[in-house]
Amino acid sequence: MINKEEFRKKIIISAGLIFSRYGFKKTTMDEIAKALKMGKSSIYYYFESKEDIFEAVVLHEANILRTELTTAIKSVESPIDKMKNYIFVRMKSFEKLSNYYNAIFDKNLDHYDFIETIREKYDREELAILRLIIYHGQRKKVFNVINSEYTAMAIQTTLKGLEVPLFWIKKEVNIENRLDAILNVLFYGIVRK
Amino acid sequence: MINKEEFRKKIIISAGLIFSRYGFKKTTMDEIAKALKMGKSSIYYYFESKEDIFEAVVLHEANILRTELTTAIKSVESPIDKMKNYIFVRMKSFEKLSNYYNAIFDKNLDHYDFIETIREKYDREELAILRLIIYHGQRKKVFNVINSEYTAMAIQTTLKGLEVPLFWIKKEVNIENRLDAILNVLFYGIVRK
DNA sequence: ACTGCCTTCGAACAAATTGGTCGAAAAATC
DNA sequence: GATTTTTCGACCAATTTGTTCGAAGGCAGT
Repeated sequence: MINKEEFRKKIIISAGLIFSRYGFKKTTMDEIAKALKMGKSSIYYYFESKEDIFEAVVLHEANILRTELTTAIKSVESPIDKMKNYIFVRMKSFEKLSNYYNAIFDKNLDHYDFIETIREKYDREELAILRLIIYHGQRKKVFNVINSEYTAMAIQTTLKGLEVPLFWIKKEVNIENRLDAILNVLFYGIVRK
Repeated sequence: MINKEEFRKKIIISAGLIFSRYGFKKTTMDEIAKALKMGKSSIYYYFESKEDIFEAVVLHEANILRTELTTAIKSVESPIDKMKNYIFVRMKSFEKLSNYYNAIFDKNLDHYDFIETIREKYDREELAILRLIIYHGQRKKVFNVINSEYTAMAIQTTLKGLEVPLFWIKKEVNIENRLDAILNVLFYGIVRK
């Protein structure tokens, strides 16, 4: 009644909830299996390894985020609003992603090469989107940047820099205020006056 | 420059952060030690065991909660407001406590007897506070209950019942709305009309 | 320099946990 | 009822984990 591919997705979503809560290392195959009410070994019929599941989960999350970003960008016209929306959606996903990437950032935990690989792939995609927004802003003569490639990288670096401490600071500080602060800093050097 | 007792408190607070995030089982002595920049074995100079630390952490949290509850109750006069404040503060601590008690409620994880013991002690304390609020309400002729002991237990059961699913439902539902719903249900049988 | 005390540490270990395998049973499909 | 798809429990090797222990560092007083 439900094919293999659909069941894989079911696993991805279920495992995603656990990974997002505990990170890669602290999530066990047993937990993933029990959450799906299956035996541990049954999971291996659908995925080769724990890393395999994790990769699928992250790619799935990246897809969702990409869709959210795309619609958020398309929903407005002005380059400033596009950039604003982009950063906003991206920031909202920080917390979630931070949990996934837990294994990387938390110095207490081990370092996993394969996670870095996934991340690099994701970063390159993000860079492409940022570049497009900047191109658009240049054409509309709203942005004033010398090298759009480096500018995109600079923005990405800023966002990534926020990502890590964001994981640790108090959650009471609301996202709108943080967003304003970031936009102010970021736009001061970008927007043509 | 810093005595033993103070350092114990330092450990309690630091370990508390980790326990509250990962629960008892998923928290390792190594993590606690590294967070304090010490060797794992050094911790054993201050505490006998991991369970020992956990107990200290929970008791510390319970103390904080007790203080919060007491001031919240004292800050208002009417029994209804007292009960309202009590439930409000208690609910806000649910999430935190749920994480600690993770090991109990999460069916995927094992069952720890010693946590139950700590919990029972805490529950008895809570019951006493509830009883006092009810007495006060009766004296002021605001509450209309037959047996204050059993009523306190009934309220406690309601709160505890909420605790578990609260851990799982979406966090977007805001606490004020939930509070209203609970108060409506709870007060319907208690408040004299 | 010596003594005694408080504190930290690394090495070591037994027990438990973990990701993963395999063959057989069970369920579904033909 | 034969064949394919899916699930499962038993099992394993490797790693992790809580805990112990003796040595040693640091420090105060003598």
